[in-house]
Amino acid sequence: MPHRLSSAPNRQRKGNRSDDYCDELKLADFRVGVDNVIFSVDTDLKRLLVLLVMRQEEPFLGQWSLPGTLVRNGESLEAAADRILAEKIRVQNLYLEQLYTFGGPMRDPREAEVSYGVRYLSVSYFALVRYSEAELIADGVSGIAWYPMNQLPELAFDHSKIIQYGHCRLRNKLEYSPVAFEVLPDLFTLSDLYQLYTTVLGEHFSDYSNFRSRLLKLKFLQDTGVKASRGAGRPASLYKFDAEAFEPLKDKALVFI
Amino acid sequence: MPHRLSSAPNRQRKGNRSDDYCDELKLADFRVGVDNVIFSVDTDLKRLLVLLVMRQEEPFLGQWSLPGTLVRNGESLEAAADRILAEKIRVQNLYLEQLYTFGGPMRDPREAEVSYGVRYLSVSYFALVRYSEAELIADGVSGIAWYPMNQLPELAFDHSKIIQYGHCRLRNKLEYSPVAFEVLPDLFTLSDLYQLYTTVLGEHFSDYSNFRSRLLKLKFLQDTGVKASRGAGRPASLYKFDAEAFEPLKDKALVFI
DNA sequence: ACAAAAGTGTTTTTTATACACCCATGC
DNA sequence: GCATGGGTGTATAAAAAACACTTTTGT
Repeated sequence: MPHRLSSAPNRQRKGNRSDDYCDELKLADFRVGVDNVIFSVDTDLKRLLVLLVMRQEEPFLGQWSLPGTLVRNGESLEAAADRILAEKIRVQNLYLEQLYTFGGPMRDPREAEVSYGVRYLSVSYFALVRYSEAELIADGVSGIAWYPMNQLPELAFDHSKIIQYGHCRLRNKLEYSPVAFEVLPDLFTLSDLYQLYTTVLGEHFSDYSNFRSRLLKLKFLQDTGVKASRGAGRPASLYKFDAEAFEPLKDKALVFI
Repeated sequence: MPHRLSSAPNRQRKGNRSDDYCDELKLADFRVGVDNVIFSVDTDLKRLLVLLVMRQEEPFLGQWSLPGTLVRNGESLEAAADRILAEKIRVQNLYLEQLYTFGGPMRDPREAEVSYGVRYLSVSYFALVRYSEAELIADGVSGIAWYPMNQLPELAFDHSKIIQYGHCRLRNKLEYSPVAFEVLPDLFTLSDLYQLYTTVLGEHFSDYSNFRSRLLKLKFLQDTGVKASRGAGRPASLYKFDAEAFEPLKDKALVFI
């Protein structure tokens, strides 16, 4: 989210009270929240999914939102992201990285209640988990569900914006980094990999044959020789990702598309 | 800064006091700081520079650090980034974007003074300014200086890490986005552009002739016909960046290198 | 036998890379 | 006139894109 400006910084004035200037110079007190954009890919139905939870409290009670939490004493941002994730979902593999920090004043309606009260800041994290093994944790009352990216409901706060930003990051990650293997089984077929890519990037990025030969030429996918038969059709070879062989390529751009 | 994990989240315990558990569940109080990694490119000396300021107070008094500030009441993160930038430097053009949020507990020694006091969180911003027109604002006492990226002094806090991260982002930005034009004069020669690229990316990314023909083929650089004579040698054509013509390319990867 | 899925190969087009060379100016 | 920086072109190699075809399975 770049930004251009050519003049002076723009102060946001909030009213006409006489102590305004003083208040502006005061440091803001912050609560820091962590919001997770958790993606998974349902390759069978060819859908990219985001995990949403129903809010159990005000503000936005009863609306869908990203799973989030406020950061506790002694807890790192990433630990908070891990915690909220572990509360909602059980997974063996995941990829997690920081996304963006949203912190304009008044992005959280709780700030309005007391005019110079605490500010709420959201550090968003982006996660990718394996759909097949992900178990949602239903704690009785709470609504929790995978929503397809193209059928998102109305969301609390600025969470729609956060998801769009996360979606963007996911697509980029797939193009130049081996995230896919974090979320695929240890042994996978090249079609598994291809389907994951087409589901996220769309069908138009490359045809299977070219995708296949490009990746194999890079030499970091090892053919285990083991065959996997899935219903009709010729059985596919199971491959594994060779992290060591990938090392030298990790700074190169555009390895995947 | 990606992160992998396959087990449960890791809580950081801080001691053996009996109310530990309670404290952990308490929400942390945050001060939010903004730190700017401000780059500029000295094409004459072929150096990439970062703006550093000498700290005037504890902690790290007398050490070099990134220009930073704590966020005030009613001020957005970006406004804080703008403010601190405007306090240190006068520029007509700049590119500014958010970099990363560093927020582990104990990254700021001020947190240690009172064991369960406020936490300090740093939202870093990344800026690129035009070197030739940038005027540093010396407010008497304060030390402020451009440091070449390859001769950085020891820095306060985790600021070295933040700069490395910023450097990484700058190189990527140059490769796939038109940041360079934010920081070049409206009219520039192709050598100006090329020198900016070689200074940041190194000499090895492409030779001038190929760089030139690749960019011109993309049709978003308009030859104004005006010639610029700079000492000896054939006068160069002045070009301008055509933002409209660039539009369709803005999502494409690797337009520049 | 044949449909379905996997895997191979070939052709064409585009892009990258490494150069060699010509052009316009100041001194 | 020649050094200096600007600009053009060409030959070769590599990569991307399109698509035809073969192989191996289940039914």
